[in-house]
Amino acid sequence: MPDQKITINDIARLSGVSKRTVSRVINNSPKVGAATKAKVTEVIAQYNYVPDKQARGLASSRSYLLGLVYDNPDALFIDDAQRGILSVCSQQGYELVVHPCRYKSPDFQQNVLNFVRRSKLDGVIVLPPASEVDALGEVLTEQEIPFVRLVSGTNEVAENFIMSDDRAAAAEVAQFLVDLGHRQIALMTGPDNYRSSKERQLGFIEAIKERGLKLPKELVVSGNNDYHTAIKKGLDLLKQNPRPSAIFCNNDEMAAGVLKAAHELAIKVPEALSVCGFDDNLLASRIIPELTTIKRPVSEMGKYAARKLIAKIEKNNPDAVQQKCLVRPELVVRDSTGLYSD
Amino acid sequence: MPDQKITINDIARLSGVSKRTVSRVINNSPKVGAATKAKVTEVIAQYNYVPDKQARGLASSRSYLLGLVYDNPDALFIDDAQRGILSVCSQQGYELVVHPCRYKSPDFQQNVLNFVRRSKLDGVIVLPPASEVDALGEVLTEQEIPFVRLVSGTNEVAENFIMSDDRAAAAEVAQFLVDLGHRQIALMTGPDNYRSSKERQLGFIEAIKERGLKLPKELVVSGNNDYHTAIKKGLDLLKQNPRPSAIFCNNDEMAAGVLKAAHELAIKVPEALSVCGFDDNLLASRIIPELTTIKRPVSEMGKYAARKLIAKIEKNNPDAVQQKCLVRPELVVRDSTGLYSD
DNA sequence: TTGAAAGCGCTAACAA
DNA sequence: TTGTTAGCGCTTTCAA
Repeated sequence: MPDQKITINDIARLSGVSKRTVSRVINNSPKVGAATKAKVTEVIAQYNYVPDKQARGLASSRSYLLGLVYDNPDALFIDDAQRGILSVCSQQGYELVVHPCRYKSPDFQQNVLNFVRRSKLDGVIVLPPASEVDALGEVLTEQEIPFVRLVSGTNEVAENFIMSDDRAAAAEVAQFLVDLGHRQIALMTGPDNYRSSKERQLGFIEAIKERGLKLPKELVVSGNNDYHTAIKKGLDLLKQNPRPSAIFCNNDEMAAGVLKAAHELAIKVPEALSVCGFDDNLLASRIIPELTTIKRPVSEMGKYAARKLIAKIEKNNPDAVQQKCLVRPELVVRDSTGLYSD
Repeated sequence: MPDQKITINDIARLSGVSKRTVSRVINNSPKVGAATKAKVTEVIAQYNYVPDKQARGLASSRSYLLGLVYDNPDALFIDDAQRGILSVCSQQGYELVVHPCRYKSPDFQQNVLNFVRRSKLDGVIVLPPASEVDALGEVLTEQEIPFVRLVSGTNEVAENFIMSDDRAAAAEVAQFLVDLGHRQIALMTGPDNYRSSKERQLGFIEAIKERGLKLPKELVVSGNNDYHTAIKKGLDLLKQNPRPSAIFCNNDEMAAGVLKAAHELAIKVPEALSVCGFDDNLLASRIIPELTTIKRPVSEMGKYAARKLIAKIEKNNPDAVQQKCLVRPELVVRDSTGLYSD
């Protein structure tokens, strides 16, 4: 059982140095003699001493607390990201404070600023779609609050972003469906204002056209990532004549909605219709038929974000700050897609 | 834009009182004259002053940080609980630090203790199944760390628990299935060591027997809340002759597995088989057929937990500490259950 | 490379 | 009811 009450003073006394020197050892200052350092380190270990975060924070205006800002209905995404972030945090001595919020609210930026200020957070990680609000990035930069944003894209400032190449992934879906023989391929987009929707849409459309196919207006339906809306739009789409033989949905929720619509119309999947989602949600592998979809390495992105953010905070690793972090989501083929058959 | 640097000293000076008095106002001390209090409050508001948490913490050995301890694969449950807790936290001036862990690990208690100690957390909320580890409760009590545990049960110490009457809910399922005319009703249990499994099992079996039915061994299969295992066990169960006409699963994941098994055997749900889950996961309303299940008011439980925990920490509301918090999950009838037909 | 002293912003005794 | 004086445990000037 560790003693709860030992302080830097005890360690200083016990190792026969000044408390300033102990402080240097704790903070890995290079200006400590090897012998001194060894001695102090030993005593620290022996007494299981842990520096007090509040005191450190008060003295150095740091908190060793990171904030996680999000406004995402997808609990699974958040949980994944959170776990990735935490795996890095805990080994680096940081804790994670969570903060769901409303990114569409007029006081969004102020709300996040208050959050940071309340607990003197050392920095924040922002998840999509809240991460897509550029105004927040500007405010944080202005206030010199370190931050990292997770977004869909490939060409953001390396210092502030962890990127996911959703465009390439969506292109891969297009190619996959074309290779299966589909020619009438529909797209159900996500909310217009989401970067992720735009990237996926662009990648998909581009790839379709590159392969000499067309994507007429009636095959592009605008969804909003919502299940129930997707059912309705899916029904409309599938009642068209001729109807598409494959549909790519901006997320798994909507793919589930389309599956539901197909079921209502007694259209068999994948025999008569191929459906592809995006996310690889829990849903994707539980639904019947299991969903072909795109899996983003969310937990990895969380790890990258935490590493970059900590590097920004501690300013001791410029390479990690400047390194471009771009992940490539991958296609997971399951049972909701199949060869085109007439 | 609020000024970032005003301290208690500024407020004291500006309102013409001592800093001690400002402190009293901040902490709602009763020993402040009404006029003084009004004046100070006004100045605080005017300058948008926010007391420094670290300094407060250092001086009072408090942190205004609550911890959330969990080891639960169900991200949706965690997210729900988290949102409930946060809604109370934020309005009471607390932040929430998250801590996933392994409750089966031999150093689980020590791990949680370290977590609390590292950031001087004021208290912790423990989610099931980690919350079911009594040894953790004992250690926390011993170390005088305020905590609240969320569990399935009805008769726990009110001070330390938020309870969910899973037993009654499971009994309701049994009654519901019997009322639909089912006589051969099977049960797929959860992990043996979970309180939630035990409670649900007890409630279900009791209710079945009360209605004069039997639950022979071959109709009770031991699951582990896992989807893939449930498929396998579901196949075994459904290949029996005679086979059950209804199955109650300990959670939605397993109900989804049973649905999958039924699908593989071409058994129609709900025409030839009724399936009922527990949780009301995202899954439940996305799967085809939509799942009849039990919905726990998880977010509400989170709110109760946060209120109770803060009351314990602040010791200013004994009633809230002693109040028994027992919630009753409710049956949500959807499409996976139907009248028994021969 | 090391140490002494002065705070960080707040609360907790103790007086008044 | 209010103010004065010490710290909480650490880091950061500065000097040695």
